[in-house]
Amino acid sequence: MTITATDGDSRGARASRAEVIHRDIVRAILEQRLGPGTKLGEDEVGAIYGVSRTIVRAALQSLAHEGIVVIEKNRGAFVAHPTVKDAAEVFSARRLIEPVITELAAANCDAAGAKLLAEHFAREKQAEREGDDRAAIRLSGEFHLVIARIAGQGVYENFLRELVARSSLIILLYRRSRAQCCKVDHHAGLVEAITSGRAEDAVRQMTVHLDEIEQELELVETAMPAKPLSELLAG
Amino acid sequence: MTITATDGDSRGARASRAEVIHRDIVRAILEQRLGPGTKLGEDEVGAIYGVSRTIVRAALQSLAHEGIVVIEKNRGAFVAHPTVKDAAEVFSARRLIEPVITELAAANCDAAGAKLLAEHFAREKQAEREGDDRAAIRLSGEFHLVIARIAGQGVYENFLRELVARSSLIILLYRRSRAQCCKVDHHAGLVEAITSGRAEDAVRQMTVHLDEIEQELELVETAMPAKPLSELLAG
DNA sequence: TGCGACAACATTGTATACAATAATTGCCGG
DNA sequence: CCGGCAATTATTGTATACAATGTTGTCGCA
Repeated sequence: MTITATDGDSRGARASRAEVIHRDIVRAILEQRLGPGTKLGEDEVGAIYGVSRTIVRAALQSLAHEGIVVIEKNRGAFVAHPTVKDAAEVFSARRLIEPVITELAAANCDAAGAKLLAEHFAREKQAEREGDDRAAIRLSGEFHLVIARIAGQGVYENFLRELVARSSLIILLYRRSRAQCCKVDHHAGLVEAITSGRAEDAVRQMTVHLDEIEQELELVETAMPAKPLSELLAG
Repeated sequence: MTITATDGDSRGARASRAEVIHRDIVRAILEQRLGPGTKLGEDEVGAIYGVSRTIVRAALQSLAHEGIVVIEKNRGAFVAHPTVKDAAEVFSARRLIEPVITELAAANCDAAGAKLLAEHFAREKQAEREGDDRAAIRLSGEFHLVIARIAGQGVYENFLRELVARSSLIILLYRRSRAQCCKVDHHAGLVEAITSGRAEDAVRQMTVHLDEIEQELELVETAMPAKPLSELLAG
């Protein structure tokens, strides 16, 4: 199974069990352990967490609402399979929203924010150093969310959360090469610019960063499988 | 009861019962029949539609996910009560997204789109002419969604759907006067510009339009009730 | 009279049972 | 040997039962 249950509620803000499942599935997608088309059976997921289908359904419906999962009536929930058009829309939205977020983050960045960003970036570097590709790719996605958090704009942050998760699926489907997509060196410059409050510089770097990510993609409809099975057999 | 069940599935795209409830509640909010803080009891809503709490819960969770409803653990679901900060964020997001949507709509507007827009606008005018304030205010909100639909960008459309619904609550809470907010004459110009493909003009009008809506607001924290009760007693 | 504890009630949270639908398998005829 | 049909199986959709929690009203006491 590619969903691993995290330890859960060690810290204060007690998340409900449905939220834990939601978070774990998003995490699995960000780490590219769960790919497009993967079936998420209710009993199957419920068994992992020891909860009833009621809870699982709540989590899956929430994921579906974010476009990360698709629910087909009477057939079940599957990890979404973004189309080329979806990909274009998602990146268009990111190019629109992220510069604004970045500017606000640079303007708003206090000591706490700087610490948050620095610590996250340290984890990114560490994951890369240790060769933990899964964590590295997830953290590089979450980096953008940390910026949104610092910007202190809940609405944008929620929008971006959805966009980042979908980006992960898009990258998995449409990337040209195996090259790591969200390069850490870009992030280093962003950390520097944001914590220094150089808004204009930060915005420019973010724009470049997003452009480079998108240029790593080849947005042509692939005959890629809804189910992972056929993909394995094709080779 | 301020939620009125619509006839439901007369047309093809069979919506699930949870979706019907979701739509009706959003509609009630857009028509300002449901105000901030109103309790949405599960049994209560279920009784209206003749469905079990299971269905109602799905609808409420979906609404909560959009920030239109707040679910307090073990206490129930309430129509959201946006703060001043929420309001600022929502309108900031609209000022960012809607010009883009408008530009795309003007660029993309074919005969079908023009028809959609014209028909919607006709309904708006009719509601106003007939003095049906509720329908008028709802249609003026939905007008923006029609533009998003024409733009053909699902991602933006979904974002905007959320923003428009929340705007309705914000306007209810923070408007200066009783004046109608989304003036139809603005919409007339937008229809004209979009269907003519005058993108630049349309964008400019939309920007002005949004600014005027926001200027009708007085964004100071009111001691307005979570529950509508205290509001009645205050007078 | 005012306050606090306790009990009765109402509402939500979760699990489970049953119904409905789709997928699978096996069978039969061509 | 293949294709279509039917029975079986698995999975989801919905309702309901029970547990947990919050709320409200009442009673006793200071």
